[in-house]
Amino acid sequence: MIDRNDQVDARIAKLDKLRELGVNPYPHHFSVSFDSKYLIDNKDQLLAAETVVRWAGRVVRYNRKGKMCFMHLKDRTGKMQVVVMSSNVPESDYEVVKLTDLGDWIGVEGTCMVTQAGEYSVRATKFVMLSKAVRPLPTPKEKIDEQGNKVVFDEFASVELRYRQRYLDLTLNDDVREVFYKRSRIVQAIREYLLEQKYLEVETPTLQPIYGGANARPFTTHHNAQGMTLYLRVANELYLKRCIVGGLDRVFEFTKNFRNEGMDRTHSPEFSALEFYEAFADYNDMMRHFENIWERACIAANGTTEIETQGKQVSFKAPWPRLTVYQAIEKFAGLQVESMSDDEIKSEIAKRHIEMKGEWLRGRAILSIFEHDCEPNLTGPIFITDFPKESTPLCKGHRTKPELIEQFEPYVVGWEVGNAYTELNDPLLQRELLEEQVSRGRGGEDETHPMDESFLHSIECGLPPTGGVGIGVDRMIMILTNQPTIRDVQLFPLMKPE
RNA sequence: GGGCUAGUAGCUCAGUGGUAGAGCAGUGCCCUUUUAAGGCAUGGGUCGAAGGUUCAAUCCCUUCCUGGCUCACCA
Repeated sequence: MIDRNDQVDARIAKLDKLRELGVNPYPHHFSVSFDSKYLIDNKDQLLAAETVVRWAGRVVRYNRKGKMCFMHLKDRTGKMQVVVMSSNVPESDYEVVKLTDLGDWIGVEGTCMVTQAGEYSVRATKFVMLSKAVRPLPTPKEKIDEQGNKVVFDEFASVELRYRQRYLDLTLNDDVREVFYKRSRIVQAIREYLLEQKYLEVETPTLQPIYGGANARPFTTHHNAQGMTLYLRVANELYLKRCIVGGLDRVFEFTKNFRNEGMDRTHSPEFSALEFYEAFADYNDMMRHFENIWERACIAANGTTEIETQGKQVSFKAPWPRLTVYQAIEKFAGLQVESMSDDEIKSEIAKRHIEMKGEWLRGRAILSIFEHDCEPNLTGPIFITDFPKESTPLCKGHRTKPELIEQFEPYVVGWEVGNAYTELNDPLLQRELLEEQVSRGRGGEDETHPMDESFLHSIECGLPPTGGVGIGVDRMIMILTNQPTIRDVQLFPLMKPE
């Protein structure tokens, strides 16, 4: 049953009146010749030629003055005023004008004009109800003050309502809709770059019998027909590597990943990721792709590589600086960990009150010092390279330092925004490392992984030398659009039912 | 999970131990150049839910629900 109130009743009454007048309040189609951006960009020409235009949008301002009515319609590209004079439209159309409310979708036909107050408008000769809204929209209003600043009155601002009723947020808050336009352009820029680089776009399973590729707790679900437990993807890494084994030597995929963990400003249970893998490449090649992608994405969204975001001034001009983990620790913590004894490192850990879970491993201790002393200082953009081998079992050993691996993590505004390796392709070592991880539970962490025999089988069949990259797309969008929370870059963030 | 904080009209908010107010929106009338929609009039609320204290609760207390900020957890 529709949730009624006096305003809904009033609109439903208008709906009935429209039908009594023989007007279909929900017609099937309306031909639009121009959008508002075109109308505005071609103002002089349209005025001079008195071109007949057909245009449609949603009523966001309505001011009827007796036998004349001013309204603003908003379409995807902007908004513009429509002027309807009862003397210029059929009498029946003006009856429709009188039954129009904020939020209705309207189509008009007419020519362009400038009002006495100087506002460029469409003067309607036909006025068509395209969809009658029976629920009132919030009614923010705005004006430009003497300083030229936009002042908004009664803004639609409730965070909860904005997320739950994103359709209203998008309708009423232009800055919100701009975020999603930019999001689309960013994704497009990434895709274009990878396609230019001869990458193949592929799709891999979301429902997986065994999850893997990241240390994360999965969502579990059930396939009734097969009586089978399935997991929602936490990462697509293992499938993309299978693609490389199969000779699809440059692949990428945008995916939704699902991780059954806490939510906060930068974590959502459902988030977008991009991974790409390139045969015969190493992590140095992948760093170049990474910085190129960010540079292009930033330009696509902002028209420049220099932006202010998360309270910091950041340049995404490639190339980005590189710093090894050892160098970073020396720079920010003043420690030469490489030449320190285990006991010395233990004492530094204790000094910092860092708690180490599970079995003591030198590499994990060094990682902890890095996270504690360095991460917050990495305004970036910067690549941190050459991690201790305990960091991950999927990365290839460093070509000169046996205790390290060829991993890099890019940092921007102190956030880790990706992860990349020269991929481990020695199948026997891969098996050993995965078995070690499974048996050890990674030093007491919860997220032990089941052994993925099928993945190991594929590596055994021959993975060429490969570079791989994972990018957290939502965090990337947050940074490139300067949004404070991950929910501000997801159209419909998860909310508990009301 | 911890701390802090919020929920009052369609929206944004004010408010009080004696069952509630404003602006916009709505309704009615007037208005052919408005622009925060100009004039006059006017309807609208189980004050998030349930319990408790009290003569009396929207207000005080408890619990719950739904949010926000923050810490912790989490690549």
